Amino acid sequence: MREKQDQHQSQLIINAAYKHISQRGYANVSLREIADEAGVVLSQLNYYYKNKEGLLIEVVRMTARQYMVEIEEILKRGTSSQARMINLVKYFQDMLITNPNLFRLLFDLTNMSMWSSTFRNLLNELFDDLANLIEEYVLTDNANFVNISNTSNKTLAQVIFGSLFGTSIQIILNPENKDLIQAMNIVEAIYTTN
Amino acid sequence: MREKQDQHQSQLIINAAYKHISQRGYANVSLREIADEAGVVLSQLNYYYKNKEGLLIEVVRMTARQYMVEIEEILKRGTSSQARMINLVKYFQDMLITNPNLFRLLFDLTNMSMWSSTFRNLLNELFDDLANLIEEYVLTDNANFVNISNTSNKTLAQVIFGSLFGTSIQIILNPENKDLIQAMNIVEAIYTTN
DNA sequence: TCCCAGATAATACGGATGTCCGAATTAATA
DNA sequence: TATTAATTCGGACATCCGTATTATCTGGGA
Repeated sequence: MREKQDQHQSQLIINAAYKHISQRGYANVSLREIADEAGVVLSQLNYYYKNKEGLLIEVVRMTARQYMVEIEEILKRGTSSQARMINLVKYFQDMLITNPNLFRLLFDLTNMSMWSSTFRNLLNELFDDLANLIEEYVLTDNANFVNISNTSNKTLAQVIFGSLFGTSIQIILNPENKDLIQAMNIVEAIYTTN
Repeated sequence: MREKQDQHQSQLIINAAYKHISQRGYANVSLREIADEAGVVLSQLNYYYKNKEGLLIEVVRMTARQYMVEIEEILKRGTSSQARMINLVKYFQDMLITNPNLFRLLFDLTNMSMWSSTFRNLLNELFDDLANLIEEYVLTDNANFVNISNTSNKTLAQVIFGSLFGTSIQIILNPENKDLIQAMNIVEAIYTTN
């Protein structure tokens, strides 16, 4: 009886929402557009997710879950902390090219977090998880990393992530700048002693 | 005859716009609120700046002009490239505490640049100017900085700026994390050989 | 003094948007 | 099969917002 591959409307909505939001930004997408894309009636969005806000939250949650395990798998493949750091940077570089929309969504959420405490809490969870991964898999061997004025590993992980994050934004904003993608390697080399 | 300190309405509007936009975000501020804050009638905003977009552009232009000279002065005070790098990081750290709204405006503009080419062009000018400053004042002595796989100075400057940028976002989103502000020093130490 | 351009003011328009509600339909349960 | 709950649907509501239009005022030059 179901129309599209037996997928539930709730899932169709999420997929459509991700597609449009990550492509054109949360503020620039209307619920009607998402509903149309999903092949669903407008009121169903409220039925399943109550709010536009609630819809985005669910989109982010699902997306985060998916990529967090992917990142962890990538990290696990490295045999040394240094190798894992290299893997991480490579993953960023790949994703920047093959899946820029994922970054757009992340940046969009980050921006909204400045004005909304709801989104800020959501993002902080996400950032924490990411920093924890870096701390756990990359900063295991302290001797291999810069250590300045007794900065904790968690804080160091945040700076590493921040460096990748800030560079990524510039790349998204200027995709033709291939040099910059290459230059992300610097971040990797910087935080490891060789 | 003028009401407030003989200031022109056009300037009152800019000031009010900066205040509200940097505090609550461009998308969350209506022209009516800006007009009220400025003590001016709504239609005056269109009279002077035509668009909401045009208003933001002017706000950004004025703000950028102001702080760009400030940054250049800060940089000039350093006697070595390393000292200038330290000054730059210190400036970021100070501003993050005393003037977070400035960063909010910058991040907001950055986000909108993902969806609007008008804003993207504006921001690219700004980023270029910043990176040029770093290149000119900080990366003068190549021997003092990491040099990996023949990365150009301009690109290196972009990565440095990106690192500061990405770390700043986390601080804005989490101001009580004093450790992270401190840890920005890492960026400075990282890019200089000591 | 008259006139006109620039500045200020008041209001209206058109459209888009998120949200809500009641009815119709389908599925589940007993 | 009868009853109830869950889902789907269609439409409307209320509000807000950016923009445009028109009128009023002000001041300075001919």
